[in-house]
Amino acid sequence: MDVNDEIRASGKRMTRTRRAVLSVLEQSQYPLSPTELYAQLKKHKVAIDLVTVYRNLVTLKELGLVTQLELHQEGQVRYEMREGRQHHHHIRCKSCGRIVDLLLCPLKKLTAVIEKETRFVVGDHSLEFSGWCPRCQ
Amino acid sequence: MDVNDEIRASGKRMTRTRRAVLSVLEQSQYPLSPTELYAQLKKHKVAIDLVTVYRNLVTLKELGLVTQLELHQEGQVRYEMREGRQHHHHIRCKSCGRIVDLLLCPLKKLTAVIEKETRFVVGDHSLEFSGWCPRCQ
DNA sequence: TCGTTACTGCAAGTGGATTGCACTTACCAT
DNA sequence: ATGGTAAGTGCAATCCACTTGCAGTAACGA
Ligand SMILES: [Mn+2]
Ligand SMILES: [Mn+2]
Ligand SMILES: [Zn+2]
Ligand SMILES: [Zn+2]
Repeated sequence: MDVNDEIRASGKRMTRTRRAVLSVLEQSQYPLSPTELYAQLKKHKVAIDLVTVYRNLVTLKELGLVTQLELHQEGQVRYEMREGRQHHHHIRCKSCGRIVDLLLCPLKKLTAVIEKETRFVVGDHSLEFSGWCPRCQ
Repeated sequence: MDVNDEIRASGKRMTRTRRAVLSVLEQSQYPLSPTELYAQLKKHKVAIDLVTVYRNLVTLKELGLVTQLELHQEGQVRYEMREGRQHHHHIRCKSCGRIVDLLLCPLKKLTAVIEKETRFVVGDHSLEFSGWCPRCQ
């Protein structure tokens, strides 16, 4: 079941703008903020409103097709396609803002410890590193 | 050197409002958002502007007297006193919003691995768990 | 006590994100 | 293929956390 089918199967529709949003996300090498995505769409001459970008991102997130990252140092949110890639985290350069995947999650084992210690039922976690990338050192 | 001295030593002044902000933070069992802190101050009949709360928090953070948490799921920031307590992380209840300390950091060992893999120089990290607390399960 | 300058309050401004509503369009049933 | 319905869109307004400008206030060292 590809992205198109996923959308249709949920009762959503595949529209001109939704296709364009997905296309930009699929081609991006790094997670995009709504504003960046909007700028990309303008560059590709796609007539779309920023609100529509936001609403599509919400929908795609609800469908589990994109992941929302909260790189809160930035005061904005970013999205990346979920397809294929597994759960992972990111590191962000404090100087140039570059964001790189960390293909690991060291926290799976920790959940049991936390649940025992706090009596919470652990759901999600967010983890983000920041530092200086090779170019900016 | 206590909090008062730290402030004075840096050329800052110990004002009525700053004392009040510190007092509320010191008595809180959990990290406070600027708005919550402001509400607490009102309850204690402290005449203060929300802007002054914000500015004091910035100052106290710069002095290293408070730690700013970025529990980004909330869309707001929280502060807690730093005094004594060491680096740690938090878990937040998705239902009632309660925030609890996790007295551990599993990431120190990981820094070397990440630096080797990404060639970044790692600075900070932020880590936050969410789930359901005992009462909300 | 006085003068410097950190600090405060009030008002306005920013920027990311959300909401209301009328209009449009995808797409399923006929 | 067509038409009806409900999802989706654009535009404007709004929200909300947070910041900035500035004139007036007050901390505190000389
Ligand atoms: Mn990624
Ligand atoms: Mn804490
Ligand atoms: Zn993880
Ligand atoms: Zn840590």
